[in-house]
Amino acid sequence: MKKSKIPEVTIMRLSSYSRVLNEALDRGEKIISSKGIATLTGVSPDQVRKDLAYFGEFGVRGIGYNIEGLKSNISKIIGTNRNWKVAIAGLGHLGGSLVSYPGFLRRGFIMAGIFDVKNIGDKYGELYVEHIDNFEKIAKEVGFDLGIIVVPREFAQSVADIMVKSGIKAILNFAPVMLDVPENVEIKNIDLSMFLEMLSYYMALKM
Amino acid sequence: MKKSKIPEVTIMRLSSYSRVLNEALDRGEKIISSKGIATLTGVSPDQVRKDLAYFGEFGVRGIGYNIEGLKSNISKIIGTNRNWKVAIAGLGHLGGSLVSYPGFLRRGFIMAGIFDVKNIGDKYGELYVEHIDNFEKIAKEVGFDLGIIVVPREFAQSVADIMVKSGIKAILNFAPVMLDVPENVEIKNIDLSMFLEMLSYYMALKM
DNA sequence: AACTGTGAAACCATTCACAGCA
DNA sequence: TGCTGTGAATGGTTTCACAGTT
Repeated sequence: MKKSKIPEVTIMRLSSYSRVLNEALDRGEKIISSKGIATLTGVSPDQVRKDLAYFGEFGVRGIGYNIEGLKSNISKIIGTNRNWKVAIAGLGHLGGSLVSYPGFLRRGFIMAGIFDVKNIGDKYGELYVEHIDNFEKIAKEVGFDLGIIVVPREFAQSVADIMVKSGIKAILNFAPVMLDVPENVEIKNIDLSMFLEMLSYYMALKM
Repeated sequence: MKKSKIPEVTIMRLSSYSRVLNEALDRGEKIISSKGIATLTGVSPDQVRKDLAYFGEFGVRGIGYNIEGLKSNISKIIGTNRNWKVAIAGLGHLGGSLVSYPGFLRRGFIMAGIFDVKNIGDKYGELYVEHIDNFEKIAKEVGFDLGIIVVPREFAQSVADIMVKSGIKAILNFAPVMLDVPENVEIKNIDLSMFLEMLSYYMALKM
């Protein structure tokens, strides 16, 4: 498993391979081919094999991949063989919905802290909304791995600063701003309207 | 404006350039350089110029770009110089939050229909939840441009079929499945847990 | 026969370097 | 001088083609 010559898209695809492997297991299947994975995820079989080849030889020539085995290998690679503790900041509509997003828990991401500047004490599942000013203190107790920022744009940077100061090593940012974080903190920005605008572009093309 | 030699990432970046141009306008600025756009969006100045060069010559050598003008050019390109009518299917946590996602309306995407199989008649803003079985009929009246699918995985394909049959030309799909739609329908899949897993990969690397 | 793993080729995107212009 | 626009160079990703294995 090499350092970092691996394309980011490969990691994203591994995540989706992992998802379809789970589904195949649920259907009671044992073996799957690169072609099988490919049709279920919408990529080419070559791509599937190349992606996996970055990390090792998981298949058997002439046969395919053992689903259980491949699944556990991919889990090890993308780090979902353990649980990660997630802290979320911002409990507006989107933030509130992410707290209980079933896909997160199912894949090992445990909501461990929810923060805002208002509605302190409100209950979401097992969790109570805490004031963002207590983030660092609570982080010390709980040990968050990963932060999700869903606050309005103008507060996003200061929330990021608090998260970084509290030792969080990766941030998923839904606020439409570039955040300034140290090199060693991974950050991934998601701007939902960007996706709609991409579709808009293709629609406009056809008119 | 050429046909389709343009990278998808370029379109995504145009969308974010557009966002920072609006912000600069709000701050009362008139002129911006590729370097200015670059620092605000986290790409290289060369990249900015290359992206814009796909579509025309919008700048003035030695000076930079007129913000107002560039903004309106980008709007034309990505189709946000008009409004698009959006239909959303699935009013679970995530779906419900998207109905009122401020970023959508701000950028010309108008929620025009919301559908589910339960809680019919519930009110979200100005809209009432309609049964998905009435989608085609309502689509005829309203004329949806774009569909958002936020239903559980197992129902996503049939919802997509309904949308396609009703003349929708682009779909944003949050369900973690590859949907089968005709060539001429644009589809963009977003699997939120994929983003977390990407971060998980980088965290796991460092341990 | 069916399928993986992998170099080599093809393709695509980004960065460089500089000419052209205000 | 400062900045855009762009061909050329570089770097990266995907596809091809086939050797290797069961």
